[in-house]
Amino acid sequence: MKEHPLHRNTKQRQVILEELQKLTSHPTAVGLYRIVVRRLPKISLGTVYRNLDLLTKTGVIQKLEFGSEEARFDGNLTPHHHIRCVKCGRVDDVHRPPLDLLGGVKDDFNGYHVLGHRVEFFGLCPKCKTSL
Amino acid sequence: MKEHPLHRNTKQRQVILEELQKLTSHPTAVGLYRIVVRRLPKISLGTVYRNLDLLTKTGVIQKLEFGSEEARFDGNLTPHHHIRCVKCGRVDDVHRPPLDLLGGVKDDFNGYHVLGHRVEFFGLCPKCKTSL
DNA sequence: CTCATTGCAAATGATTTGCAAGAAA
DNA sequence: TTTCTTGCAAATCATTTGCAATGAG
Repeated sequence: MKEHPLHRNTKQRQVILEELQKLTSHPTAVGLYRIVVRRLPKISLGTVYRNLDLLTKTGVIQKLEFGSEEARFDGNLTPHHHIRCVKCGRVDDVHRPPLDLLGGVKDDFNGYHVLGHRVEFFGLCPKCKTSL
Repeated sequence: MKEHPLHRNTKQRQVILEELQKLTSHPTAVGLYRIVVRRLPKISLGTVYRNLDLLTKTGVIQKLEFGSEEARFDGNLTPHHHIRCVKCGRVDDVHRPPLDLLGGVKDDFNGYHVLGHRVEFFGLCPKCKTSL
């Protein structure tokens, strides 16, 4: 757990982070809420959203966004790519070394100051590819 | 313009496609609506959304989605990457040969049947990188 | 004629926010 | 205490949808 002087260490925050880090699936805010509410029956969905947002901004977790789908969260900060099932929305880690596409061209690219890039794969997950 | 037996060639559809293909900026639905409404004062935003959706599904244009930002549309179907300004949201084409990251591994990747991948760059556009 | 399409307005749905009560430090 | 957080509910906001009227083929 991180200790930021301005952020208080609440039970809700602890449990949210703890449960997220326990998972390898990449839950949506609602999905994580459903898990956390088992330990903290009074917690609200708004609190989950607020904490996921704060944890993302402080760099403790990462937010995964795929087009217009619901955002998903990942407690693993190690650089890695993701693959998303176009049928059920499931997201998995890709077990391959992440690619560095910026070979050399770090600073000026199309007149832009390049800050980074993202690679995402999509396809049919093990379950969905059979049940067609 | 495509002619699908089930799709009618309306003035609205024509103008929407025509104006989109004229642009190299990648407008949002509202942005394109503002342009189209100059030629068709009675058109509704809903019609723009419906046509952009239909044109995307029939493969005439492509929809670009960046995280939770508004979707943007591109009349250019040639495979290419995009770079997005994290400050103003502007999106530009990347003038470099698109990458094929799936070298060999086409069919089974993490147990998934891989359908494709997306690469997106982000940074500060020419205007925003100076005005900091 | 038929039925895809439109304009309009209301509905969605994920995410955000205002506010008063509650709890870290 | 101080002020960050929470729970709750209402508000956002891009996008979607229902419906009766319109128009393409």
